[in-house]
Amino acid sequence: MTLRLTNTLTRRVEEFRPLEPGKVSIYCCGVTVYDLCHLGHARSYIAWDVLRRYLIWSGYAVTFVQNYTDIDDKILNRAAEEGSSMEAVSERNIDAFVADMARLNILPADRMPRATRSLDAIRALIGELEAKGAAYSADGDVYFAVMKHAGYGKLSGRDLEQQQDNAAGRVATEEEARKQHPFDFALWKGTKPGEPSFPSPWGAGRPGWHIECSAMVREELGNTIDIHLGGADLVFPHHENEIAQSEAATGQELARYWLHNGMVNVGGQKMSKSLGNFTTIRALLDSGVSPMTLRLFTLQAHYRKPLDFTAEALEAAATGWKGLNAALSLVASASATATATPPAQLSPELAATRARFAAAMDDDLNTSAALAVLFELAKPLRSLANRLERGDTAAAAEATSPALAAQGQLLLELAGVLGLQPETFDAAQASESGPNDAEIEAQIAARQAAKATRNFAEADAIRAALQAQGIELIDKPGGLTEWLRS
RNA sequence: GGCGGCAUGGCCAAGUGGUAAGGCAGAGGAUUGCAAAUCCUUUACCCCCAGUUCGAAUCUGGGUGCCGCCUCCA
Repeated sequence: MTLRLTNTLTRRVEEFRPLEPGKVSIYCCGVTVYDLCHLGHARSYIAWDVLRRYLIWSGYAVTFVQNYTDIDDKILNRAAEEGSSMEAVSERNIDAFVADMARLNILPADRMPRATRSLDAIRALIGELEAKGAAYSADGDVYFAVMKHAGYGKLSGRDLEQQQDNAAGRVATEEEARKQHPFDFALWKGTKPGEPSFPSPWGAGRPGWHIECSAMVREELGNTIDIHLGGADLVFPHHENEIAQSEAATGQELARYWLHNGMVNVGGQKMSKSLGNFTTIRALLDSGVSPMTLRLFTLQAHYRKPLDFTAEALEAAATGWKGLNAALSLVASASATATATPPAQLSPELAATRARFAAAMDDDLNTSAALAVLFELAKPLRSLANRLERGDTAAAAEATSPALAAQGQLLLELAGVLGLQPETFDAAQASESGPNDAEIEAQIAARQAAKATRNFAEADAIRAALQAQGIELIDKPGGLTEWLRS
């Protein structure tokens, strides 16, 4: 089996064949750094992280480039609001982006170009387009002429004649007057008072959004790349325009495969900054939702489908992750202490399981089916982990079984392909608020004393009080009580 | 108005012709002072209508509902 991916360009599921055997070049549209990232971004970048990890696991050498759009109206507006500068807003949000992605265990891109550092490439590209007659300047702006480019609309399947001009009602009329065609878009915007600007042959100004990506793709990866990634909301106009610009300039295909992820919805509506219905990644993680829970939550659905964000679904993912994590943690700790060495070769059963995982992933990244394989592998390990905790001697013997060790190692490996890794509770972070360990232990001792005298009312009251502070008690056989912050 | 997509059990969600994965919740059981946690067992004819077929959630036609995009957007 080979990897098959849904290509927006052809609207079909196609076998993936890289330009160069064994190598994959990927460009992923990054964020405009005017604010913190929300769950929509998390979903998108988790999906692409999984694609990347799977390609690497499959043996490809992957070059992954993701940009930052660090000059844009929204960044300037934000800077004006807070009385700072474009650079300050951008830097702060780039730092936040890096931190958020790291928490979600998303591999950093190999290179992360920024629009403001790619101006030479941008100006060069605009110059080429102008020389070829694909662009024209008007009052300090430079526009791309969509009617001059045959094939405009091929990605989004649009016929310009049938589109409602300005259907969203967001176009500034003064800009409209300078365009030859309503769908022409700015490559270069003439400077405005009080805004940062950069010199160019067309006068001082700044680049348009679409040209940034075309220029950065070419500068970082060349004229034609294997895979171009982005959210479904970027298909039109952003990616359509990117294709038009790049292909008009080079005469070569920009990207062979275009992949788009579905939106995260809230109450049936797309989560977006402009609608204000968003939850930021850090707000969610800081509220106690674990990064792996969020990963599991997004990977349970297919990447192309819309994903409805609800508290209930997230809670289900959290419980699901708890079980998977129990198995993974057991394997991780067992590997650390090396109680059993897995056989060098996989058993036929495990090899088949591994093949089913790969088949699921090959099928347009069917992570939902791949997760089912993980849960299946985890089941006996979860069971073992629990029996070990209960002091089951038979379980201790089983734990040293090479066959089980092999199963554990396979689980760890496949979970890693999905970016899922064992998660341990961060006691240091949580103890910043609430009772400290000694206080908790004292309460537990008091409860033990109450139980010893069969004063269950008192014992339950202590348990409830701790529960209210987020401390969960787990009674073990033999009168032992463990606790954890939940 | 145009383009694209979706509709599977209480919730989330796989499954593209051969008799419904998985997760969560629920139910029963084990365990427990009672719980929690954990373990075991268990729960669906797939939006509607018509058609193709020996056989359809899966293909065709029609209908209904919902979502995304049509120059802010992952």
